[in-house]
Amino acid sequence: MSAPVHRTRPRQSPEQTRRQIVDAMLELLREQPFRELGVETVMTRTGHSRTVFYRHFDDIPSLVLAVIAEVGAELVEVGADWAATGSASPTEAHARLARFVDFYVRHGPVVRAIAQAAHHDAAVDAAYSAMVEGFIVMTTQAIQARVAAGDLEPLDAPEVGRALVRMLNGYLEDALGSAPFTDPARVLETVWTIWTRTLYGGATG
Amino acid sequence: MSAPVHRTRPRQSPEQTRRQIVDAMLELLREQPFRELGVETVMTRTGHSRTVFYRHFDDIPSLVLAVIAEVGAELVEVGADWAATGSASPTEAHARLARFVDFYVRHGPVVRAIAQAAHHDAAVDAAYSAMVEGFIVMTTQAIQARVAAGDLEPLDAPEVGRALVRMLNGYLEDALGSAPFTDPARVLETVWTIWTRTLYGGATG
DNA sequence: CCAGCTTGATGACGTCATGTCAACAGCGCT
DNA sequence: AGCGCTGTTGACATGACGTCATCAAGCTGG
Repeated sequence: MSAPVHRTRPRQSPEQTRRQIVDAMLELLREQPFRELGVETVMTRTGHSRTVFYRHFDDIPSLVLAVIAEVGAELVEVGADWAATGSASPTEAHARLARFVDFYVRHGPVVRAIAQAAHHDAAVDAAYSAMVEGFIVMTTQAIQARVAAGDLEPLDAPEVGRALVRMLNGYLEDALGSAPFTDPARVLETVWTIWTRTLYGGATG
Repeated sequence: MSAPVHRTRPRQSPEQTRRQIVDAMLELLREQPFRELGVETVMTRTGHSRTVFYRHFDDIPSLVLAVIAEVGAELVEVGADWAATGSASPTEAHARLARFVDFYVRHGPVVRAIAQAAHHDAAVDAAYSAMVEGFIVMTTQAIQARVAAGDLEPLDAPEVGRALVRMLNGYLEDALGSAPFTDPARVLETVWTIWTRTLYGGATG
C-alpha cells in the first residue's frame, strides 16, 4: 500500500558507478567553477542518489584526487618527456613542448579546475603542489644538465626553473584553461620564445 | 535578577572597529590558508562578537574586497610605474622591477591569500582577475610602444605580455608568498633575466 | 540635562550543505 | 533458494552562515 517503491536500475558494477561519478565530475569541472560544485550537483548529473556518492568517495576532495590521478598520469608522462635531460635538438625540443601545449588544449579546463580545487582542500592542495613541484625539479635538473654539458651559460637553475614552470603553468591555464581559448599555435610560439630566449639568449643576446 | 549583563567596551567609532576587522583579517591571511577563515575566527581575533561583523561587512568576500582595495592601491601604483612606457634605461627599469619585487616582499602572503580567496567567490575573483588583466594590458602596451620605437624586435606583444605577467605573478607568489621565503635579490635577478632575455634576447641571441 | 541615535553584546533562529544511518528492494552468484 | 552487494528513500546530527529582537551604554543635539 503506502510501502515506499524503490526503483532500481539494471545491475551495475561498482566500477561502472564510480566511473559515472568521475565522468560527471570531469564534465562539470569544465562547465562551472569548482566552488559551485556540491555532492548534490554531481550526483544529479549521474542520475544516482546523493547517498551513493558516499559509498564510493569520502567527499568532493577525494573525488578530485581521483580525477588528478587520471589526468595527472598523462601529464607526468608528457612532462617527463619534455624535461628529458637527454640531448635534444631544437626541433625535437619544440615538438616536445608542442605535446605539452597539446595536453592543455585537451585538458586545460580540468587542470584549471583542479588548481581551483587545490585552494579548497589541503589534500588536493598537497597533490597539486607536489605535481607542480615535481615539474620544477625536473626542469631544474634538465637545465643543470645542459649547463654541465656546456650547452648553456651558467645561470641560477633552480630559480629560473621555478619561474619558467610557473610561467608555463599560469600562462597555459590562462590561455587554454577556459573560453575564449587562444590559438594553440600562438601559445606554443610564445612559450617557445620565452624558454629559448631565457635559456639560450644570455651570452650572445 | 537574571537579566543578562551586557558588558560594553569604551565607545569606539565605526571606523575604528572596521579597521580592527580589516587588520585582524590581514593578520590571519598571513597565518593560515584562506579556506580556514570564517567569520568566527576573524571576530575572535578582534575581540568583538560575531554579529558585529555583519554590521560592517556583508560577508567574508566583502571583507576581502576591502583588503584588496587597500593593498591593491599600492600595487597599481607600483605596477603603473613599472610598466611605464616612457623610455627607461636598463638601470631605471631594473630599479622599477626591484620596487615590484619589494612589494611582494612586504605583501606577498596577503597577495597569495587574495589569490586563494578569488577561487572561493565570484566577486573577489572578478576583482583579482581585473587587476591581473590590467597588468597584462599595461605590459602589452609597454612592449608595443618599445617595438614601435624600434627598441625591440617585433614580437607577439599581447601573448608575450600575458606570459610574462603570469610568470611574474606565479613565481613571485611562489617565492615570496609564503615561508620559506626566497632571497629577494635572487628573485629579482631571476625575473630580470627572464624579462630582458625574452624581450631583448631575440634578434642577436 | 535629557532624549534619541548609534554601536556593540547576547542569544535565538532559519537555512543550507555535509556526512551518517537505518530500513528496504532487486540483481547475481553460490 | 538464500545471501551479499549495490542502490534508493527518508531521516538525522552537525556546523557555518546570515538575520533578528532585545538590551546596555556612549555620544550628541536640542
